[in-house]
Amino acid sequence: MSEEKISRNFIEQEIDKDLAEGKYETVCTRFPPEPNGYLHIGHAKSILLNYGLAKEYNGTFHMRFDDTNPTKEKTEFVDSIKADIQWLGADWGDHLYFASDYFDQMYEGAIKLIKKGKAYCSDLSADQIREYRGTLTEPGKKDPNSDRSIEENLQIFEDMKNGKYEDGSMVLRAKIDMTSPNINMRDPIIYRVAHMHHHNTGDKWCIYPMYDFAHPIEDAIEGITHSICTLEFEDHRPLYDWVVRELEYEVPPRQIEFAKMYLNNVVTGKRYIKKLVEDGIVDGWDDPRLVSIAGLRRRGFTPESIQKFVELCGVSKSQSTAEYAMLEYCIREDLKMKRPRAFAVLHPVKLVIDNYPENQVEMLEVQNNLENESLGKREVPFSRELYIEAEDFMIDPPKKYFRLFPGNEVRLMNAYFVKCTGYETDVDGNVTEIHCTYDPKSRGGNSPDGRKVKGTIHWVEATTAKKAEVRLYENIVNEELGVYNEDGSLNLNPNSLTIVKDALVEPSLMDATPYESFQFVRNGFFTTDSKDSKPNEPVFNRIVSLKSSFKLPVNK
RNA sequence: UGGGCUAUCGCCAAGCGGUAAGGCACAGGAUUUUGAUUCCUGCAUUCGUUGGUUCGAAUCCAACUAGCCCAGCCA
Repeated sequence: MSEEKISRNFIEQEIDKDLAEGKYETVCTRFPPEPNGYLHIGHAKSILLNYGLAKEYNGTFHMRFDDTNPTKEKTEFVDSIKADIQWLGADWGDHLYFASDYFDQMYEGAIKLIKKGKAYCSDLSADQIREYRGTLTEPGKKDPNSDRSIEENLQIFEDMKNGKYEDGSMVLRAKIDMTSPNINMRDPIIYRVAHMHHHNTGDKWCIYPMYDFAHPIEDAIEGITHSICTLEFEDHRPLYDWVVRELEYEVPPRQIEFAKMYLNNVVTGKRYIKKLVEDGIVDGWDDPRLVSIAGLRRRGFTPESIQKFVELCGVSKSQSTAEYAMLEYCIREDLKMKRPRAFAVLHPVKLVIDNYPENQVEMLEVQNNLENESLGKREVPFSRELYIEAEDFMIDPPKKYFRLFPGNEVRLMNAYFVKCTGYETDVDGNVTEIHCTYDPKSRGGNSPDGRKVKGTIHWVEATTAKKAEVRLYENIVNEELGVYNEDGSLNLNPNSLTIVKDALVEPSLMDATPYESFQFVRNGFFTTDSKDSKPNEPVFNRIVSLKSSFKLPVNK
């Protein structure tokens, strides 16, 4: 898929070092989402990074659901996350895990800490805990519970487990340093009481471990070597290392952080996407205007295009915002030589070839220009009456307009040369019909006398064309407007979805495929918008590409 | 105001003491049966700022500046 890599990213450099120093013998990575929502483009980076690293080093990639907080998690999300990751091409093989499967071991770990005098039970209220924790600039105060005896702590913790405490009435805290400048080290809570049904363990537990305690254990149990996460966990690394050390794991996993990636011109971030969905602004998690994996899939992005995008963006520790144009480039790049083309006319205007025999329909061979020869050609009907794109005809054209205008000759792509002889308009002056004559000798699109023509336009045959709905998606918001206002309201781009209902497409396309509608990517590439779209979809031929590449002179 | 991290072209991003890779975007030009594609060409005398060390600094040191993250019994 990719060319040779010029340089190694900083994570690869770290791994190289670890391997060279003999710190690890193999590489094992993981993607550990909490099943509390759908995946988006940001997750794709993490998934592909972790998976790619494991593959590159001949190691192992684990899929693990970090389900340590039953209040937020749902099985529905487990299934969608698995589907999205598979679609992206990250293969976890047999390595599918749930953090909740390790609850017993985590419980044992907690007891070990208590026995080492490194953890204690506290009955401080949430408010008190916050108060005792201090602030960013002031150190915290010692928790009065921290001097409890080991025996007593053991007893209380067991009672916690056995349901003798109400939610919020007791927690287990690690005994580290209440005065640490790193707030995460100020005796972090590692177990809380929550009488709640868990999607995986049911009602077995009423105490659940916190992320900071659970995650290093999960990694260590699975033999993860490099636990790759995003930058906001950098401050948690000392705690991660503390847990691994105190629990005395033989091969301690190592946490490495990288910068999350943002995309301009779109709503990124799980909670914002969630809000759009919940507010009913979009028609679900898979709305093509979203950058959720499901949305991107519906918009026509391929796994390959997303892989390419992630690869192009690279990995670093500096906060970055990629341009949406880069994503578009990736999908164009992936589609252009792989997918069959089809003619489609967005804004149809009738073109009548006056000297073409009436009632005749011939089949023309059309080139797809693809790498794969077997997809290289298709047959398209042609007759006396066609539809062409409204913008491909001008009554009074500006200079350098190469398409159809009175007296001008153009090529109907893969068909014939036609010369415009006249046109009809309605009372408002709108063009309703264009007349032309064709050169029968130019069949296929070449004139035997060698004369050239500057413009080539696409078309569909009038009687066989199928009506299609074309959706032109804009991204939901643009950068200037901002994602949300300060009061929480949303600046919605009113043009975020334009539906063209009377678009016409060549018959083969609609016959062969179950699409509901089509959408413009850029530079003439259309993809499908269908909930059950398949990966091997045709792509439309140029339709609106001229808009973006031919700019009309200002004064004309 | 405490701690952690980051700073190289409009956007990503290499670079790790020897004199600024690459991609996206953009702008020219050539080819063209999609004004697409392809193909050339151009696009940072300069690396947040200011000093210092050095024959030599984006790379080392110091001080500043700016941005991001942290005070959930979320992850």
